[in-house]
Amino acid sequence: MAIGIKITLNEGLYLRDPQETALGQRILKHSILLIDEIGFEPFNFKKLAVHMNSTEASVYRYFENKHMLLLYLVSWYWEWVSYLIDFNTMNIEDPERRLKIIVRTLAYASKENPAIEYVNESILHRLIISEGTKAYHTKSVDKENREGFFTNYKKLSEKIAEVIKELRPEFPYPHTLASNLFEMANNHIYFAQHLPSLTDVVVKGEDFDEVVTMLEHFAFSILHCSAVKAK
Amino acid sequence: MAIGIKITLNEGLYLRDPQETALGQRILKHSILLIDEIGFEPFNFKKLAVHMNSTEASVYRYFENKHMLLLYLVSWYWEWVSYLIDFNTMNIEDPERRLKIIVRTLAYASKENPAIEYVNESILHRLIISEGTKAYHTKSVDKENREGFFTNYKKLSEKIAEVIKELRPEFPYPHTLASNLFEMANNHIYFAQHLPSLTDVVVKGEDFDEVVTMLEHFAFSILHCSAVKAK
DNA sequence: AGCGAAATAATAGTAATACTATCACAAACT
DNA sequence: AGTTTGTGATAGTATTACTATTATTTCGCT
Repeated sequence: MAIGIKITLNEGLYLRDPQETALGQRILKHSILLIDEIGFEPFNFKKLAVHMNSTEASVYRYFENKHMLLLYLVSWYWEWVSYLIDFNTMNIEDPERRLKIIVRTLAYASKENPAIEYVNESILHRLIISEGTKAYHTKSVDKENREGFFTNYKKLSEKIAEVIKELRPEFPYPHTLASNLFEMANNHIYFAQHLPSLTDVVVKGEDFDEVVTMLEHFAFSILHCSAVKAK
Repeated sequence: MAIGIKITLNEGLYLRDPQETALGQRILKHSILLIDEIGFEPFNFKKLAVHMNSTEASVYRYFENKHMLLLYLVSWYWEWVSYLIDFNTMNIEDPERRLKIIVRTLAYASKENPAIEYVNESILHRLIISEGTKAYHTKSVDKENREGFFTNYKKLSEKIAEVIKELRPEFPYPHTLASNLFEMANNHIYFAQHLPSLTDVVVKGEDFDEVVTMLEHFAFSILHCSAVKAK
């Protein structure tokens, strides 16, 4: 059990480091709860302040605006998943087993070791599934990318891609498959819950086993048969 | 060349049918241009009215709010791609060739037959890539789904899934693969343009051939080797 | 225990946003 | 010619996205 780990994030994401102070930690905690509850568009710093019994001005001292707060939460999640993958694949040599553990971690990030009191990983996972991609689908993506705000996603993707390369060095799309496994995990949980005709997997409550099976099927079909060229 | 086709969409998407009037068509045209230019979050009906030389109140007579307008545009796109797939696969029997045509259509929807003067399909495609998923990542998704606002996506997904089923009747994930091909096409064009380390494909300008090759590789690897179970 | 610095709370204010309402006018239909 | 319908013009309101100022509390240090 990893108690007291600190997730290290790009300093440009925040004005004052929220992990350093009690108020900052309350901002993280309550923003996760409130965005999950009402959705990102209706969410604002006034509502957050009321929810956490503080003031709007105080929240603005930590984050420039709600977009930066979302980017912070998403980065936190990317880094958290990276940490979980390291932790769960430690001492495992076989890249096939490692990839299976990775896939399971992507689907079940929420159920792991809640190590940090001010972040409810289960709710954060739900939030990432619903709102995560809004963090990089903006007009400012290139500028923010230059400032390193997506480093955590890139590192996570690279970590997965390394295992794929180890498994199949000649596979031409390791990064594509890596990011797609992450996106697919989130997408198909969402589809199963809200637009079930867009998927074949069924999730009941917190049981994402069918998502894991499906991701494994996709990943290993592609990797084991990548030599088969279409036509 | 299909001149004057009319895209049929759920009536709940709009207050007044924008395809029916000159003003409505100008709303569609200018909203595509303006959202593409400034992004969806900063976009609003006041700016649209100025851009198209009309008034805010007039725009509000056509759409309840900007979310519904986005949903309309996205639905239009889904329907447009469905139409293109029908058109392009007409008289083609071989399901493998059909799937290849579908994949190419997903990546190159923009370059096809611009049949409707008030919709710039190329710009709309770019808009869908950047903003498309915001149409269903909202708290109102279940309610809107019940009202049939995502029917066009479901129909498109089902159309692709049918071809997959024909090709491999025993494949357990036809809808998953179908929606994933659509999402992947958009995602990896976006990644190639903005976050290239999350993909392996390269796009230069309007040349999405590498995306097509990648999607074919994924689709046919999975379908040709779906019997290979991991472990 | 007492002082200064820093963080937070309280309050207020501004510009922009997301609408709604009203009325006037023009075209189009009857 | 009169009525309906669509659009434009204008105005107004509540909420949002901030910024600024001052008061109060907490914290670190001697």
